[in-house]
Amino acid sequence: MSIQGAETQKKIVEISDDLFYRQGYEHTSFSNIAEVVGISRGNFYHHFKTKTQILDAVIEFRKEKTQRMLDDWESSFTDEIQRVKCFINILIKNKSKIKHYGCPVGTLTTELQKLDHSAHEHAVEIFVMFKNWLVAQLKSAGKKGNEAEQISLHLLARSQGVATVFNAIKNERFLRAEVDSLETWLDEQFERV
Amino acid sequence: MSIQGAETQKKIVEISDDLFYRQGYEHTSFSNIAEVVGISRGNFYHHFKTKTQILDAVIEFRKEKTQRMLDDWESSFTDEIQRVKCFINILIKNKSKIKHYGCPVGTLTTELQKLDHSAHEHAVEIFVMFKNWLVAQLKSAGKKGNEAEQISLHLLARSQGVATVFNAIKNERFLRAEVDSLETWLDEQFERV
DNA sequence: GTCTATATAGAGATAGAC
DNA sequence: GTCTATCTCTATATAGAC
Repeated sequence: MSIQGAETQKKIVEISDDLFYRQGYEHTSFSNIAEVVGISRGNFYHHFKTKTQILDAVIEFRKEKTQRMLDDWESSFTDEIQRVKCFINILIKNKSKIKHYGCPVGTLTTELQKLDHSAHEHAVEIFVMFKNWLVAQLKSAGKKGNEAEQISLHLLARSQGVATVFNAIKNERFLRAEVDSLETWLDEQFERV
Repeated sequence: MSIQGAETQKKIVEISDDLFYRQGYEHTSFSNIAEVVGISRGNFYHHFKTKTQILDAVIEFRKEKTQRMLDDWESSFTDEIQRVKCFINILIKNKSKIKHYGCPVGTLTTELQKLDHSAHEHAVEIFVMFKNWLVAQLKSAGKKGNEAEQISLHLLARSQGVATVFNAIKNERFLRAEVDSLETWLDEQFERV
């Protein structure tokens, strides 16, 4: 495969990633993607044979992006609690996207599950990546395995819930209050020892 | 409209309600609904002219069901905190449905928003019904307006988050732990006075 | 590697007989 | 009020020229 081919392929994945997020997977058509990429529908099939193949590539792309983000948080702070607060603060950082399109991780897994799509488990892996990273940080900060797991799942759920409700009601004061409350809650988990 | 006609119409709405929940709105076709109802696609259009009309009828149906549930909680308990705990415990009561299909309120609003569907705001009204009911209970239990609002949105978000994460990772211990933690948190909001 | 043309299936929606 | 037949559009996917 030539360099240009690889670039087109990458472009297809990046644009599909964005469109799947904003419009949903099923609602996004090949024509839709082809139009934005600037290629014909026919050419499209030279790069990906099925829509599921694009979806899998998008999920892999998201996993790579997630890993880079987690690595970035780790290199930015030595304090594990600060690192975990980076996770909490995605809600603020991605505020306007979440307001319009929700959380990319939660909305994709939910959609694929309703479609009974084979890629559902693949999408759940992104959830698990976040969870495992959070568990690692909490263990490193002194928490036992069980507690680290419980706190991590709690953080994931809180984050998902805030994203869903914010997406529905668009109340920014609610978002701020929940993020503050989450940070305070996290601090409390280490004060009580 | 004859009695039989009204019954068919009701049947269409109830079956669509279920299918939209389990498969998603867009993923559910007329043929799909007609097949389960046991009528032909053509007959279908005698009752509903567009898919959006069915969706609106389903949302109204869900609003009515929700109102009946809220009324039921109110008549079952005089203590407002017990009533609010009924809300928290839907997570347990609807455990297996949530495990497979997520929260019907959250997943529908999320989907409609991605489809940029005109019925999105209609669907958000169900969220608002829950919120207003929770606010009323909390005010009745002595909370000021602002705090009642904040606690209600927090409960909604927690509930949504648990549903989304449970749907993705299917961990029942997580679900139980979160429901317990939510109940404890609610009690604490009234102990601290 | 890109294109046009086309196959095939299913969607939402309509017309009109009974 | 229910049916069959049909229209139109768009979807995924393929074939083959350049």
